[in-house]
Amino acid sequence: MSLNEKEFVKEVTPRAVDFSQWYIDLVLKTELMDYAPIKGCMAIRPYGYAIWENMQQLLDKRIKATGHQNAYFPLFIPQSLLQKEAEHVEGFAPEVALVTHGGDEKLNEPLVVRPTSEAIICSMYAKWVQSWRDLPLLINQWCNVVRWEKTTRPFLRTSEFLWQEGHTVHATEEEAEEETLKMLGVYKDFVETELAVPVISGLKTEREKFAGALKTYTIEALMADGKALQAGTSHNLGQHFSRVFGIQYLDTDKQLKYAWQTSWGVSTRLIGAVIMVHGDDRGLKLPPQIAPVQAVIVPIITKKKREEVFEKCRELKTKLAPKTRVQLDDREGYSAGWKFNEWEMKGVPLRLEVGPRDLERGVVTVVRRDTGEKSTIPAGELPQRLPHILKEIQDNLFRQALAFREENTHFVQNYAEFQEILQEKMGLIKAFWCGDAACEEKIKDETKATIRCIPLEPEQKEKGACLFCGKENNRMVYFARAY
RNA sequence: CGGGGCGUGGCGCAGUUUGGCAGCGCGCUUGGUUUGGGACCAAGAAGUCGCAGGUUCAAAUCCUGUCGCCCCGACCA
Repeated sequence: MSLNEKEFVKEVTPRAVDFSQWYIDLVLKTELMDYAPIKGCMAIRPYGYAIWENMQQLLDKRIKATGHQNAYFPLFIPQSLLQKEAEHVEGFAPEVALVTHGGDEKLNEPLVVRPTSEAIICSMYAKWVQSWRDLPLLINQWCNVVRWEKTTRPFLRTSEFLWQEGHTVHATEEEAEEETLKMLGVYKDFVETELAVPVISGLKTEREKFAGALKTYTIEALMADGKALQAGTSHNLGQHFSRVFGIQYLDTDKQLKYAWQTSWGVSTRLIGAVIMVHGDDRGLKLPPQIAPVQAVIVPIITKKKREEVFEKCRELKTKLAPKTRVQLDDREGYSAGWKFNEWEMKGVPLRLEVGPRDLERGVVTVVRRDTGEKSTIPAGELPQRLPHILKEIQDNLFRQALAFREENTHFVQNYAEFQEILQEKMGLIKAFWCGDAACEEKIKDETKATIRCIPLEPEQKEKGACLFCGKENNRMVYFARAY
């Protein structure tokens, strides 16, 4: 970065100096969020919430297209319900918020604020599922959940967060497994297509899986600082919950059977992923698909051409609005240069400059946030060309992120090399693992790296020696330090 | 849960050592000149110095207590 570039962003710590501070500066300065007066809680400001709304819309479409319906379940869960599934209790007990009073009166039984809704939803499903004809039951809810976290970071881990959680019930184990993988596929497609974030799909180890699940599948993304982020999970719950909540159906063979279940979710954490994958020292870079503002029009006003320029800008906005989320920055009292920096920091994919010189030539100056490339386009062609340029930006962001991930993915065959990479550049590390939880645990203790997933489609088919104990096996996994 | 840091106009800070008119920069308001990469001039508004108690003629400053938030680590979407 040149000194000249440095001047543009005075308020944000450079990424290379302190990635963590860069991230915090950015989310505050771009008004994605602000700290609220409750530990670990944040207000999501309009600009941040608009990103979430765009994500919601795009994912909701996919969830509905795969046959699911939205519903809503209570925020409160009777403590005894949460405690029914043993593993589940153990997993969430340390981080539940408890309501003990209603008004002045002490409650007979404390209520937990949902950390996830398996318990409350299963208690309802037990009433709704009677017959094989009731299956599959495919429901999703968009809601907030609360987990009393000790360490919090905006979007990545907050005490309260927004998400969707799908909860489905099936007649057979095969069907539940199929659903689990189908939704993982939906997440992968959504995150890669709309957020331009490449992910690796895989299975979590026993140690890393969801409390109460039979199996947990995950999509894992690599952040620009070399740490991995779990971007979404899909769980095959088996019959763990149906047995304790009594979700049974009468099958065609007249037998009463316990149902098979799945649950899956992604959260506002994805906003954090977008920031950490695409952002740079000048600020956010938002993928056009989810950018609240896809193109901002900045008028270059001069005393003589004032009205003419404004008029042209308004006209341009009207023409672009049907196909593009476009905003006209007609604030006076801010110089054009100030606006350039402001909108770049906010990650708007395209800036359209309209000034006296552009008017004379009948063009608009177009500047891409992803490449910084500046070009002029005849004003009349812009409505047709803009969607294509946005598509190019979207694709380019994905390509860049994928290239970065590939550059930062290393295959290692011995532990020394593994440690060296973690020390020097982090990133994803592919290695063989014998499957023993003890090896996994020791690697974690010694290096802070965890097994992110056992990939669904391993590229290495042959056998290798376990990174830690050297035992021959054919299980290639991804390791990384993670958020 | 451990370690560190911070609470003073909206934001960032100075002032606390050695008690004595609550200040600076940015932002904000109004008016004017400007506007092709963070413009300038002028006039303004805005603070119970986190909270409680104590010492003192006098407390942002000293003493005691307390609350909150942030960052970094161990555990988790």
